[in-house]
Order: sequence, then C-alpha cells, then structure tokens
Amino acid sequence: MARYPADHKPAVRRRLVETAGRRLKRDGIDGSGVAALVADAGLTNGAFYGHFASKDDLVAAVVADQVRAQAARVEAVPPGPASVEAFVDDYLAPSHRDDRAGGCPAAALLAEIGRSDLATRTAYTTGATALVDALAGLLDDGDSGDGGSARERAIGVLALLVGALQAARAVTDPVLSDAVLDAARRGALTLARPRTTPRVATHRESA
Amino acid sequence: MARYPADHKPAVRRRLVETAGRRLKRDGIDGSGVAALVADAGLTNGAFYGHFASKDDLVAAVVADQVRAQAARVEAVPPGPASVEAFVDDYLAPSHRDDRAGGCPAAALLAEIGRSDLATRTAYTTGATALVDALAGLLDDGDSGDGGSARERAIGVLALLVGALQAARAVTDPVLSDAVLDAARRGALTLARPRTTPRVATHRESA
DNA sequence: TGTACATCAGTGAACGCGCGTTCACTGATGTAC
DNA sequence: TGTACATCAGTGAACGCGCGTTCACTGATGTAC
Repeated sequence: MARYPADHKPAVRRRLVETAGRRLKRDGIDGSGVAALVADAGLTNGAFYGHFASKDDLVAAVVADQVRAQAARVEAVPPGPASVEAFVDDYLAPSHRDDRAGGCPAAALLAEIGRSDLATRTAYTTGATALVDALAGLLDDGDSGDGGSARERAIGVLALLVGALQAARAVTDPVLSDAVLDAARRGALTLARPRTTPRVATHRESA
Repeated sequence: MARYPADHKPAVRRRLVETAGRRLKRDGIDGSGVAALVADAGLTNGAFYGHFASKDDLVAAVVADQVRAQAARVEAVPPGPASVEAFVDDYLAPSHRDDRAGGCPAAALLAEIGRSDLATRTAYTTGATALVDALAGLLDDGDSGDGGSARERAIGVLALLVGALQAARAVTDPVLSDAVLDAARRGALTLARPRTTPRVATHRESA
C-alpha cells in the first residue's frame, strides 16, 4: 500500500472542497485560480489533479457540498413559526453580510453558477430542491391560501433572502445596507405566513 | 480639428458602454476580456484606452448606465396597482430569464458588483436608490401598515425579483425554473400590497 | 533481519494561452501660408 | 490653388503576468524474498 493511511486521500479531498468553498465564495469562481485554491489547503498546483479532473470538477463538488450544508442547516431546525423567524434573522444578520467566505453559497455565487457547466448547475439544482423542501416543512401549510403553498412561499422567502444579501453587500451606503436587511426581514416574514389578505383595501372584503 | 465629427468620440464611448453592457451581463465581469468587449463595438484593443482609463473604469460606467436605465424604465410606468403587476410579470417572464445579455444588470452581476471597486459599487448604489424610489412611488402608500413603508416593500419586491431570476437561470430542471418564476410572481404581488394581516391565525384578529 | 523493488501523494518547473495595458505607428482630415 | 504640417482616433504588436493543465521527478512507505 501507500505511505499514507487509507483515509488520507478522501480527507485531503474534503479539505480541498472546504477551503475552496471559502475562497470561491469570497473571490468568485472566475476570480479564484487553481494555484490559490490548492494553496489554501496546503498543497501545490500539481497535487490538484490527483484529486479532481479539472477546476470545473472541483467547482461542481464545492457547489454540491455548500448547498447540501445549507439545506442540512435548515433541516436541523425544529418546526414552529419562531424557528423560521430565527432562520431569517440569522440569514439577514450583519455578520452574515460581512462574511462572504463563510456564508450562503447562493448569495455569493448564484449568478456564476447559472453560467457554469451542466454538472455544477445540476449539483445546485439538487441541493436547492432539498433546501426548498426543508424550508417548506418549517412553514405553516395553509396550502390553498392566497399566499400560495408552503413550497411556493419557501421559494419566495429564499429568493428574497439571496437577493437582499447580495444587495446589502454591494451597496456602499451602510445605512442603506442595513435598511435592505430590515426590509428583507419584514418581507420574508410576510411571505412565510400561510395566508394573507389585504387590510387596507376594505372594498375587497366581502363578509 | 480632427478628421472625425465633434460628437464622434462620445458616440463611440456610448457604443462601447452599450455593447459592453450586453457582454458583461452574459459572461460576467471576470469572464469578459477587454479585447472581446472592444471587438463587440468594432474596435481593437489599443483604441480602448482612448475612451476609458481601465477595464474597471468601463465596468463602473456600464453599471451606472445599466441600473440608470432600469430605474428610468420603472419611472416611465404610469402609477396604479395593475402597472406594478405588469412590471413584475415582465421581469419574471421566461423571455427575460432566457435573455441575460439584454436583461436586468442586478440579476446578472449583483454579486460581482459587490466584489468590485468603490467606483462601481457607488455607481450601483446611486442607481439602485433611484430604482427603489421609482418602484416605491408605484406602490400604494399605507406607510404604517405591518407590511412596512412603500420604500421597504419596494426593496423587498426588488430583492425577490433579482434572487428569483438568478435561481430560475441557474436551475437545470425547466419545470422547477418555471415554478420559481411563478412563486416569485405571487410573492412579489403579496409584498407589493400596502398592509397584510394573517387570515388563518384567527386568534390574532381582535375585533 | 536486510535489501531491492513497487506504490503513490505530492512537488515544482514548464506548456500554450489569454489577460490588462502600453506604445510606436498609420492615415485621413483640417489648418497655415 | 498647392504644399507642408498638426491633429488624433484607431491599429496591432508587444509587455509581463497569471491562468488551467501536464509531467518527469521525489521520497516515504509497504511488500517480496
């Protein structure tokens, strides 16, 4: 056998996926070179191709890992309306806005994932489906309400969170950035509710 | 004088900003080379630096132009709830999903803008503020309702639209992609309403 | 027990290529005399 | 009117550099005999 224990290679591969996840989220896919990605894990260029067939192959593995982790985090939350609120608050916390490397992969990479190859987009699709299902499970299921099914509302909440975090990160005005987080928080909680009816438009209320 | 008419140089600059806008939205900022950006406008490398100080300088000009155009489009819409619905429908149309180059700059570039230099992020901030104000002007102003101010709801709607379009573009399953657009449409219209009160949670209704 | 060999994760130099940027030059025009 | 010069938008080759990828090699280990 080799001079390394049997679990050495998978362990290095895992380390590569984790450190690459951080750098890819910080600098983007096109903005991260293979040499830097591999140096983060304490290796040099050449070792990379013993673990992955190509940079694209690593990116697909990272996206799969990152979005699976995000889904697992939601699955671990115990049900109840307060827990949805806690998830939303965590997501929109200034500390998350200020930590691209350790944060949500979609907020950092979604547009770039959309431009990536089929393997990466497939990995994202699988993980995103699990994430949507997990969040839908946390929402009250007033399915036929005019707010839509739990799954529909979960998609809305997630899209809102991702868009808002990206905007809060892009904007130079810290007051506006905080306002975006606050507005998104209120919007996400509105969407999380099972059914909603306009209150001001009283002429619409029949009985 | 020169052999070119007085308005030649500004016209070429404008053409560069427009064609670069399309390519940057299609291939990303890091994914677009100066040679390609300038070839789209019918020029060669060398001519570029007579119009812009650097690639970053062009990117800032493109972002300013693109997001200004987006705000102007919303400003041109006549007020009324039906017009908000029309804007949302246009934004979430499959044709918009399938046209990155001609579509919303935030959906294509927001995360990359967040990683860009100060000039680009400032340009985005200015344009985004105008866009939020324009959309807020279209929303009913039930300001103190539990749905939040018109401005807050406008921010929520825009974040939702951007996140949803990115997700609809990234996902490989066309059924899921359409479902994301539909869910976002329903969510955006829910957020656009001035005040909302939970209907199912009847114990919350006092009188 | 000691020596020769096989294994294989990792090294680091090198490949061709495209990047952003610079610069000497071109050539069509307007101006000076 | 004709010639010499100035202007300047655009050309295209070249700069150094980092990209993704390849490959001959290293060296620590396990196995064979």
